[in-house]
Amino acid sequence: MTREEYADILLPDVKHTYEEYEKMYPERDLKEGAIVTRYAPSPTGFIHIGALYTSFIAGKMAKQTDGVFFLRIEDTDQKRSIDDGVNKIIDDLAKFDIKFDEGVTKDGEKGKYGPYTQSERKDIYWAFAKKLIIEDKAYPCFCSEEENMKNHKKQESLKERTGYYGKWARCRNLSMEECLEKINNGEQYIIRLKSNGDFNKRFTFKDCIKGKSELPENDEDFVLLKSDGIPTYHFAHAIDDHLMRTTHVIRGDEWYSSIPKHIQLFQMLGFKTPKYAHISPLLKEDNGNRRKISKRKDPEAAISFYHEKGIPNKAIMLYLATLANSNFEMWMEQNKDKNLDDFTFEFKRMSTGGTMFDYDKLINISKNYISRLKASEVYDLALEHAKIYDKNFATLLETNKDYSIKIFNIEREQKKPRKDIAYFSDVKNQVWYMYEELFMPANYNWQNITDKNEIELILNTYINEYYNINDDKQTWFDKMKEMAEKLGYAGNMKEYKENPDNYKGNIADISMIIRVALTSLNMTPDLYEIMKLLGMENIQKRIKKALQA
RNA sequence: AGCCUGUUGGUGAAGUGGUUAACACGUAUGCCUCUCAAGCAUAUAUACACGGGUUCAAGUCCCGUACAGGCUACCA
Repeated sequence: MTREEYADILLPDVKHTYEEYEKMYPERDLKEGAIVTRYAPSPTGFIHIGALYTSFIAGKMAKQTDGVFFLRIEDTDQKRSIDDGVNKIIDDLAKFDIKFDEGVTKDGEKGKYGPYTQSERKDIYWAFAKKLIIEDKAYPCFCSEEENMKNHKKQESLKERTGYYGKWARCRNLSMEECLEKINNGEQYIIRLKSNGDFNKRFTFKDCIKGKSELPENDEDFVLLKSDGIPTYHFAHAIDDHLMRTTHVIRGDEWYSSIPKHIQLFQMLGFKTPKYAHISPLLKEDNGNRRKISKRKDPEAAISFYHEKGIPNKAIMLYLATLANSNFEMWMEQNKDKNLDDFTFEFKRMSTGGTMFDYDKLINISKNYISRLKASEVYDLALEHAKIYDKNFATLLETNKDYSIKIFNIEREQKKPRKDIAYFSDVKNQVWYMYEELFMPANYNWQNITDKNEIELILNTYINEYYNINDDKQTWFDKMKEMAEKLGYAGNMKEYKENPDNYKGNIADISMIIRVALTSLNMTPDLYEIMKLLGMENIQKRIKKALQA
């Protein structure tokens, strides 16, 4: 029996040969330096912050080199897949402006290198598995999981490396005849690589991010095809990224230790190896230690966490960009009118160890980002957030659209804008008092002035003799000063500080009385603006209420 | 247990053999016609894990130690 016939028995009904598949997917015609890469998730429907980070970098690298970024679905583990997982991934990434040139889309596939879903590529994997079997580079293995476990324990007790390799690879040297007999007896089998590596030999590997290192050769006869005929990640990776003509494999750091396996596989298959870029994991501080952000333990691992908090997606991207290349932050500072697309990322500037995910820093970036938005944009985002998380507030925003935009415009749209909104779940806390429906008079525990008669005097004098809603800001302030002086308070803070004993108090105390009466808060944005927006009627109403208390 | 990677002020992070080790976040104080947010100014930190070596010169190169992280599946 020839090896070809033998391979046919092991892997029957393969429609095309590997040569035919090679011809089906020609080299891409792209300009020099163009990066072809992919994002290849399992359709679990859950986007981890780390996955967002990785896909962001991959997409960016492809885009900035005029390359190709495609979406491949790795659904070889059916247990984990969920129904609408693919659409969810596509939708979630689109919110972060991560779009694909090619691959799986919401309505079918796009591109000439498909199918892009691994469960539809079985024939391709088998064609290449046959090639390896024919060349005696792969073999069927009949070991059960129990046997492998026993082996594993035995290796541990002997303090040897665990795994299916060398003398521990029991099926490796079975003859064709022995194998055929087992198959005829109905024994289940998997296909393993017949490794030609030597663990004691080392080779030099250069990662685009981590740089050069010496790695031991792989000597494990790892699994290529599982008993259900579906490939493992390793095998699918080699076949897919070769045929899809991927130039750079950009993926999470957890794959780094599989590099010896992957390099070996590419070589044994006769493929040119792609370049690799392993992205270091996102870490968080946990009891003084750093560890990878875990989707089980850490709520901030889920994208939905930020959505709920109301951190704009753009701000998250900006933060991920500074994590990717820390010089991005400085560049952004110097190029305020430019955006993410104008910045060129470099692999070699990416962190080689872990990357600390600093929530405070993210908040800071978010705060700065929001401060640069126009009032109407803030309104839109605040409304979008409220619609999901605070329906009453959303209604309030919608019924008072123009008014709300004016509120958001206080000290905004200027060179040094106000920076008090860091995330949208906090917006209501910042502006509630501007709405009659939410306004509540405060408990009147003034800070410096406690005498009730004095408070009445100040409020009455101000509203009856001094305030005019049509005054411009300077006049408004001059009048406030004038009144302060008339009532025995310092109108000028410097003078007050020099001789505090000459006065009952100062202009700050006076405006505080008015501020609290109108807003029931002792910290607010510019009072002049607030009063203008509130309008005469509301001002009078609120002062009346304050006087009654 | 094995293999791999990392360790720079309170935190993140520049720095690929050569003054005084960037910058950002944080903190503190002061200034800005009212309180905040900010902005500006100043300050702040015992910062190159430890021990050897190479060199005229080491955060940077080499070796060892400690600590931390990642990976070691018929998961991806």
